[in-house]
Amino acid sequence: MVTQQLSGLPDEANLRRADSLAREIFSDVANKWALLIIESLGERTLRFSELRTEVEGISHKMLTQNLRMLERNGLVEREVHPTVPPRVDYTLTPPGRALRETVDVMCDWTARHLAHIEESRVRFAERTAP
Amino acid sequence: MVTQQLSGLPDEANLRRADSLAREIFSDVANKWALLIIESLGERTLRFSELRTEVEGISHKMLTQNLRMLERNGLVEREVHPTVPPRVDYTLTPPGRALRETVDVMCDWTARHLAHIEESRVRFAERTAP
DNA sequence: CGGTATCCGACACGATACTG
DNA sequence: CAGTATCGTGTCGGATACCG
Repeated sequence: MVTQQLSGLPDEANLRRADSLAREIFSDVANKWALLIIESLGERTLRFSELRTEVEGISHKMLTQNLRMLERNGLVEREVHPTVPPRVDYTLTPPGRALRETVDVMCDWTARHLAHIEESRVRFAERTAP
Repeated sequence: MVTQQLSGLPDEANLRRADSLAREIFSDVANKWALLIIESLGERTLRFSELRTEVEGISHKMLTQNLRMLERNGLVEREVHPTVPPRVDYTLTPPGRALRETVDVMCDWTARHLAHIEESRVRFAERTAP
């Protein structure tokens, strides 16, 4: 992964640190649930329970876990309303929205190549288990 | 996930099928190793062993597993040279290269927001465990 | 060299139950 | 309603060994 050094002299230790950080972030972000959450949120503000139904198939636990991770990385903002019953809103931050655009591109890619991929799978199956 | 129906009347069963397929593909593709492999391949043709060292940290097993998956979905082409010792070349197909461009965008995103994220993490840590 | 198979530990994930 | 904790299991993923 290419991480440009922007500040001062590109000290080698700094480069290595930035790279391992990049890898870490990439691992956080490049996972199914995180991307689906980001995509579901979009420009909207959703509560926990809304996200729960929006991102279908996700469990209570995975949702909280991923939301924490996204909050930690500054991609979503978590707003707690001290009401009863409690209400917690989630919104993408600017960096989160920027990431979302790349996820959108990935979704477009999926839609555009759906047919080709399905076909490839059939040919692969024929090729391997005739 | 939005999957447009392109052929004929958008029969509801077809829509559901396309959507579940899209989810499946998305799950295949939205994972750390797959994306790192695609990114490493780029425009080049690499042998198995070259990929092994290029995608650092990946195990023999994960590499074969993911390469099979990518081949099955028609994203990489696998070319076996019947020599001894054997030699197997991997190259991105056109759809694979298209996907790679979106991965590039994601890498750019990572590089661009590195500092902001690192900072977010510190603030998160202070906020939660003071 | 590249691929497959086997074993085994780690942990991802779901289900459940309990708090504020 | 949102979050945390606990427990059980299935899957992931590494290490190793063996074939073509």
